[in-house]
Amino acid sequence: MTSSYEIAFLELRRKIIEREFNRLNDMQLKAVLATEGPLLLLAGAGSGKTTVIINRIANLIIYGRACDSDEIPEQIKEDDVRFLESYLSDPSEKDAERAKALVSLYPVDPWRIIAITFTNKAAEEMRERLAAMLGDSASDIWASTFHSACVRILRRDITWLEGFGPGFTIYDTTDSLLLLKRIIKDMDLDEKSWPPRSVLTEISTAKDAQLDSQEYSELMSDSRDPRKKRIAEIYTEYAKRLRAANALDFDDIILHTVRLLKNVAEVREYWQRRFRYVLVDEFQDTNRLQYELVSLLSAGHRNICVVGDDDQSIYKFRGATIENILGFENDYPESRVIRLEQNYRSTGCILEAANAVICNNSSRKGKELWTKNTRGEKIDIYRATDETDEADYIAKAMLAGYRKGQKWRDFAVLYRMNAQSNRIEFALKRNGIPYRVIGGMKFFERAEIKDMLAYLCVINNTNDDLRLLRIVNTPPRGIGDKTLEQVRITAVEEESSVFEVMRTSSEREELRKAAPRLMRFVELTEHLAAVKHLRLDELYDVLLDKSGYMSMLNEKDTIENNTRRENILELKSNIISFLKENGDEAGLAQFLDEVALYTDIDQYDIDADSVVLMTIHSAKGLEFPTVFIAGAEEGIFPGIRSIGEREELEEERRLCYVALTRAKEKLIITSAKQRMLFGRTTNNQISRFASEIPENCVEEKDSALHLKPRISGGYVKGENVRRTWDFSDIADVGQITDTVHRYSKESVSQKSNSAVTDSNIKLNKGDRVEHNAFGSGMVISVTPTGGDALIEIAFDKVGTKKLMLKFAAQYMRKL
DNA sequence: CGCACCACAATTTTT
DNA sequence: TTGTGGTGCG
Repeated sequence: MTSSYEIAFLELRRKIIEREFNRLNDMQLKAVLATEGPLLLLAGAGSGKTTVIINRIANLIIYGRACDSDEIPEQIKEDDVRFLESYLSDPSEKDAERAKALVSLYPVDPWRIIAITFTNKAAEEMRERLAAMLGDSASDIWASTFHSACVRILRRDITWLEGFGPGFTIYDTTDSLLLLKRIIKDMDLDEKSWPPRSVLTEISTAKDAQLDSQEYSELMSDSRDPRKKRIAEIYTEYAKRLRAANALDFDDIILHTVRLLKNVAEVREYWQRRFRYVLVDEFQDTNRLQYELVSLLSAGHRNICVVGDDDQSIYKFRGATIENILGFENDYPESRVIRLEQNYRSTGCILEAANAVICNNSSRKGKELWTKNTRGEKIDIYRATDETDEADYIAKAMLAGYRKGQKWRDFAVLYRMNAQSNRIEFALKRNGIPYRVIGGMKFFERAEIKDMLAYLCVINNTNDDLRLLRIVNTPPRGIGDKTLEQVRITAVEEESSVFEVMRTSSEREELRKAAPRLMRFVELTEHLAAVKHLRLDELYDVLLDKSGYMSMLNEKDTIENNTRRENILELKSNIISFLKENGDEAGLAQFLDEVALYTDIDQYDIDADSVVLMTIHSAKGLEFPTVFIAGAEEGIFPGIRSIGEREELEEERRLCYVALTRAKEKLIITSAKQRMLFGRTTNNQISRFASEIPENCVEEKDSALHLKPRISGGYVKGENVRRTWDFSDIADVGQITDTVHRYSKESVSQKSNSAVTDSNIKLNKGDRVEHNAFGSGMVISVTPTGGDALIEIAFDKVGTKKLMLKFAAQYMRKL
């Protein structure tokens, strides 16, 4: 029988802990305190789910399961209850420690918590916020991506898998494709009928179903589809070569971990005992394999918390399955479900639109966002005549906003396909609006970076045929294709590595001629491998020198070689910051791990003041005051492939939901009546998604509004400003309205006129210029184009840009 | 071996 | 329309 002071204790305990999290709303608090057992957290867009995850972890570490249990520590006496009572009514600094000690119940060691996300960026954000909240102890929490968590597990346990050692290398998608290409060629198959890309997808699907090459082959052996049989052969060879190179592709990282956990009791018990609490973010993006991993990791204590939003599942095409969310409650019948539906991000109008659109989907958990924010402005829907008009409208609207005090970084343009960005870029360029396109060439995809990393991989693991073949003749060492072909064939025949064949080339008749050159490369590699324990940046210097790569770049003084040199030095600064973070003794292998899994080094930099252009997919998780959704047309968004397919169409609609909910204050949806795409002109209807937005949320704009003569009036007239730009809920309202009011008609037209007339700068190839947005750079080409000129400038910081002289001139001066 | 030219295809993308 | 990748020539 529980005595009255015990009941009082439980109540006090809860109240004291709840007070710690008083900044959360009721649902958020509930989610933070529900620590035990499986928990499904359905967190709508902008509902503060990361905050919940962070606070939940903090609660675990500080108070353990105190709020989710009736257990009372034996040593609690009536005295203590009285103490807590007075502490609750009058908390004092000096009592805090004693109170904490009395209230907490089995606080969790940080290293017993694993929080898994999808992207490095999200993982990093989580680590930062945990560190800010918890200090040093936060560093022991495993806050990482699926892949890096698995790599950590595999580094310890992969030796249980035959053929693999802890020094394994990771193949990225390009590596995998290259390897498949070779295999397809070696099997005398035609690349056209066996596109490496789709073969890889097929293999990936097999791995998602946890089928290794043998199981897949068995399954396909009585398939009527001869194609599948052949793919099984390719898969088998692919797996064989990966194993020979001690390499894992991205899917293997997860698959092998799952297999170890399933098949090796020692491994399973170790990790299941270790992780008392498992949290998974973006659960709607997990595939079956990842779900299996998470289930296995959490099976020891069954404390699994998954956070996701079924309405934001947009990665079906890469294996994510919404069933994971929809089926969670079946797999964990004892699970609790908490919905976070209060949105802190967007205006009421935007949310109403988003809710209205998404409720046209049938397979969903059901959830409706609401907010205490003001209703805000209506959503502008603009129907352009063509894509140029659309792009102009966007640029003009940005200029109008900028003049009213918005920063460039407040704007984002979202579109369905990357191909749409060109026209918009062009319009922004013409109007001198600084912008960045997310999703272009990645730093680590540049040839010179891949080369340097390939060298490092080979130094690390000479069996890495793929990377070795990449750099064996870069810079040129007189080792031609036919020689390499011969070496490769020999290596495959002898089931040995390319390096091994090269090392013994002088004893081989068929390689006699090339042997001296091959041996020189072998010596280079061995020399480098011998010094691989140097501090990493020193090793890198030696590599640049001895490989001859630097001298190759120094031979010709071209812009291109210059950028390459800069990139190579940029990689060095990456190495140095890696050493800073992980200590000077951090090794090559560790660095390569990090690099292999960390692809977005040119990350999205929030500090730069420029407009951002990206696909809706890459906008997930981000937010902007003003969002443009371009190309809202049937055939584009929803895409032509999804029309008529119910499931596909629902995924597109979720994508639309994601796009809408990125906006905090203002949404502008544009479409074009006529659009040139892939060289064809099409006439597209306005997107059904736009029509699904309730009329009372919408203001339809027509082209007259943005035509030059009316632009100043249309956007800047006082009344219009106040009605369409309600910033009353925004923190720095003073600043914004201030600028808005000072803005006059004159300055608008003045500015737009000057763009045309003030282009009296004469630029020649080789001139150095200073641009307001891009910094300093050199003109590398000037192409006259009827009354204007297209200039190409290699900027020191931001790379090469093409600009129209007349429009760019006002933002630029000659040095 | 490097460069120039032509054919071809083209949602979305993280690790 | 644009970018890429493969082939063929100098």
